[in-house]
Amino acid sequence: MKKRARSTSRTASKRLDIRTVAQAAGVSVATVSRVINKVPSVDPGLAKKVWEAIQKLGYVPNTQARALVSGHSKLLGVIISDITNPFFPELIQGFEDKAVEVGYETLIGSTNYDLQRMELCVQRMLERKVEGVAVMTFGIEEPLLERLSSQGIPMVFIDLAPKKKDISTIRVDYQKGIREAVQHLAVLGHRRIAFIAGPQRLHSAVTRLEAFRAATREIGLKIPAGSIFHGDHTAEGGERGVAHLLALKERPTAIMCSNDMTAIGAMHALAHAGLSIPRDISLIGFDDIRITEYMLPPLTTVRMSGGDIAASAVAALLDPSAPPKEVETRLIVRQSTSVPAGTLSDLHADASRKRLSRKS
Amino acid sequence: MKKRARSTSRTASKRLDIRTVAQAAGVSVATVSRVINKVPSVDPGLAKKVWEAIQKLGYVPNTQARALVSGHSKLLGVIISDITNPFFPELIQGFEDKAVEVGYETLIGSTNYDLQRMELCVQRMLERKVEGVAVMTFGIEEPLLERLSSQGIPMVFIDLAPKKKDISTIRVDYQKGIREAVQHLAVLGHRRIAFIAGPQRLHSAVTRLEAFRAATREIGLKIPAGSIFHGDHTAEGGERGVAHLLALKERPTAIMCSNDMTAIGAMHALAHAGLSIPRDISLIGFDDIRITEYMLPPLTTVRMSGGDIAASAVAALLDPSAPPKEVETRLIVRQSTSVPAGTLSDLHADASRKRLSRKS
DNA sequence: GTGAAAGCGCTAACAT
DNA sequence: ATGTTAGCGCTTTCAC
Repeated sequence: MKKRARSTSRTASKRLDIRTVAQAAGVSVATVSRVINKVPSVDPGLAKKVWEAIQKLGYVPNTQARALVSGHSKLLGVIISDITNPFFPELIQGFEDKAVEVGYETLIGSTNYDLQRMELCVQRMLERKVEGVAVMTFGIEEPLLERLSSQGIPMVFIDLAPKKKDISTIRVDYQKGIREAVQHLAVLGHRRIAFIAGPQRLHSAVTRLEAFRAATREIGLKIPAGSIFHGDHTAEGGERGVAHLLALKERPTAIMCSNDMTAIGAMHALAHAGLSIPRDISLIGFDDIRITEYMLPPLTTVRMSGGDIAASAVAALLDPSAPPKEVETRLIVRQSTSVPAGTLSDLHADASRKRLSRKS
Repeated sequence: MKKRARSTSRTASKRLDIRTVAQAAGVSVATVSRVINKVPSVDPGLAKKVWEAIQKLGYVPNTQARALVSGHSKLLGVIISDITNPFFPELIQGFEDKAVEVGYETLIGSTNYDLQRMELCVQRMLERKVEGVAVMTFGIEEPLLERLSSQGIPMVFIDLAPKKKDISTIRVDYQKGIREAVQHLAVLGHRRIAFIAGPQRLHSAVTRLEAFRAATREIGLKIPAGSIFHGDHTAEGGERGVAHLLALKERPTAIMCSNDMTAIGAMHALAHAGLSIPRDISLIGFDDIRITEYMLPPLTTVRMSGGDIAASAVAALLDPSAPPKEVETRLIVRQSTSVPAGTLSDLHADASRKRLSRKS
């Protein structure tokens, strides 16, 4: 016997839905719905009564029901590869802040670089009827991507742009920050600059490397093949990169890294090799994650704001036709860079740096 | 004109719902539903046909509709204070992994220590009809808490246990790890051990401080009032703590911190003061967030597994009656601790430590 | 074992 | 401006 005594409304008590409110306020459910959705045509007096009833009863509208009938889930998905990479939390926070601001909820899926988990993620997003997905990871496998795009769900990627409709791309101007970094090193006197890159399958990593190549070429610096090491955007990769670079006949005097985690691994390896930063070797990271400020020495790095990217992503998802804003990057100079060892001005520079850092 | 020509099913094409599948498989919607939900009583032959139809059409069940009728949203909420504290991502990842494993989705709300945002969080969770909320932040204001608990939504807290039904608590055995840390320092010869605590309103911070007091008392160590500094679980707090402690007449030879971010701030401040860790002063953190391993020197810390906590939280939410498992903590010795400066064995220990770290 | 049909709580025509 | 009512896509009795 399912038929609840909806008509015999005298016994109303247990369920707290829009009807209960309507009854308490002495109006119809339609009016309550209008009040909740702030439809302007409702009489202010009635609206007030409705709000009071809502307040008194502690009524909360059921999102599931609203979504079902309206067709809007008010849900946005983000797919990332590895939440423990400190760049992602900052991105997620930005995304979530922005999403909440425009009345959306965020569904997070982390793939952990696992294809099967990615598949599960896509399935979950589909089932929840997300209204858009930000793919902040490399290599979403085409067939999966297809599933989303065939439903006409807007998507946004970083850098990489599978050219389909409903798919937009957030362009990041890597060139600017990386150019600043290279020129910063060049001005200090560095000529042998190495680069520890990210995974080659990751588009954004490839682009960073290209930006580095372009920036060095621009100022006439030759980068021998051995000076480019392919890491994987983890600290371990940075350690391996340093091991490789230190074994070179011509050791670099400065190392740039494709992301901060790599640079942190590199710092670690350099310290273990008995090398001091920046006296013996200069180091620059990329991302400007929070922690870099607290490394010893504080890391000079290229800032790419996770918040900016997130805001662009949300905007792109909500209005896929709008031209996406380009995200800027810029150099943040801290204390992991200085003149190369053996430079004339070395003694002086080093001494003044020390004075500086002992201050505070 | 809303009335879609559902009866004139010849024109079926656009909408892809359970009816489409039923029709394609030549069964009723009820059967499709049963197949999807793996009700055992369905004929295997029919089930196969249904799965094929699902596959062929690319059908994805609508979670909203299922939730609406079944009353189960399959949604779990987590409320945290600050996602940029590296401890939380690890916790969230654990939570999410566990939740997905049991077929749930995770809704994340970060309050950023802001009451208004907390309010919004609670409202969102209520609207989405979450089936449980893990509150991983201090001081959820009572009235808000009330809103959740009055709906009979299970909640789980860390440490702090507002004694109500439907509310469970994850007990963390802070004592064990902190005791190990204190004894580790004592064995090395430290007698003046300071503590940089967390915010006093945060129950877990208070408990950590108490554990420290108990552990020192146990071995007969007197901790003067000035040796306890109240920070705020941020790096900035750690810096302030060090500034305070270094100004003491009797400087501590070792500092323990209420969390790793505090310890990282402390390292920073100590370096700026020209003090070397662990030669001049030993340092111990708490949490064992990923990055500690890569600090210079790698930080000795007390591990509290975010994954364990998350798993316990999910379990507690799904079965609030089950007795929650206690989460263990334990000391991870790295290289930020050694004998106090001036100790007889100092020279030797220091030298051997250096040899060690130059290895690799 | 399978199908028919009644709603889950809400929004949006449509009618008034 | 407000009320009436038909579904949104699904699960779940109930009858067969």
